[in-house]
Amino acid sequence: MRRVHRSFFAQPTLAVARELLGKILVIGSCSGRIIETEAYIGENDTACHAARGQTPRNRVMYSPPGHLYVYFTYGMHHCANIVTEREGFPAAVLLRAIEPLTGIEKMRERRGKKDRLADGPAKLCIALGMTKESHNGLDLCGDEPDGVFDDGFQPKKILIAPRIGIREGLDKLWRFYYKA
DNA sequence: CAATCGATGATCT
DNA sequence: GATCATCGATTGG
Repeated sequence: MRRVHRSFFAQPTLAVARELLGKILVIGSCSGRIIETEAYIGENDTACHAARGQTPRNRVMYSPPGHLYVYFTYGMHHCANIVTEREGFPAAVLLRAIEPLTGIEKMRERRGKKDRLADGPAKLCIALGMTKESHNGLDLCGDEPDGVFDDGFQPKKILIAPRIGIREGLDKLWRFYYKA
């Protein structure tokens, strides 16, 4: 199982979003296979947090590829992205769902007697214990044990669809997923 | 199953 | 003051 390096995340965001499917996300003592992602690409993408330029919240999107961008929304939820492309260009891949692999008991504790542990962007953050306070800006390509790993698994059939939960940019098919 | 709706507060204008 | 890259409970078929 080899670590995914920064050069992977430096690729075009759509390629990263698609090729992240099937890879293993490791956060602390937990891990899961990525089964759903979405791409958010630059200030011209009206659904992207960076659509109206840099702000304190979205500043990590402008940092080098391979960093975690974790934000808080709806007054109660966190969502996690991995920054892509080049430093200074705000783009990232939203992690929407994983299939839990290790640390499942820990995830169950955090999720509190729920069946579906990590099949949504906020549920995934709860299961893995990710918050903006603890994880925003974390480098997944440095010395941290946290990161993305490749064990050779390839999804059978990748599906492509509009992104979820947005009001603009619905014409773009920038959501990628497969059936576990 | 699917559709609807309230919760809840940081963030930006 | 409005918006929000969501979730879970509830309602109806």
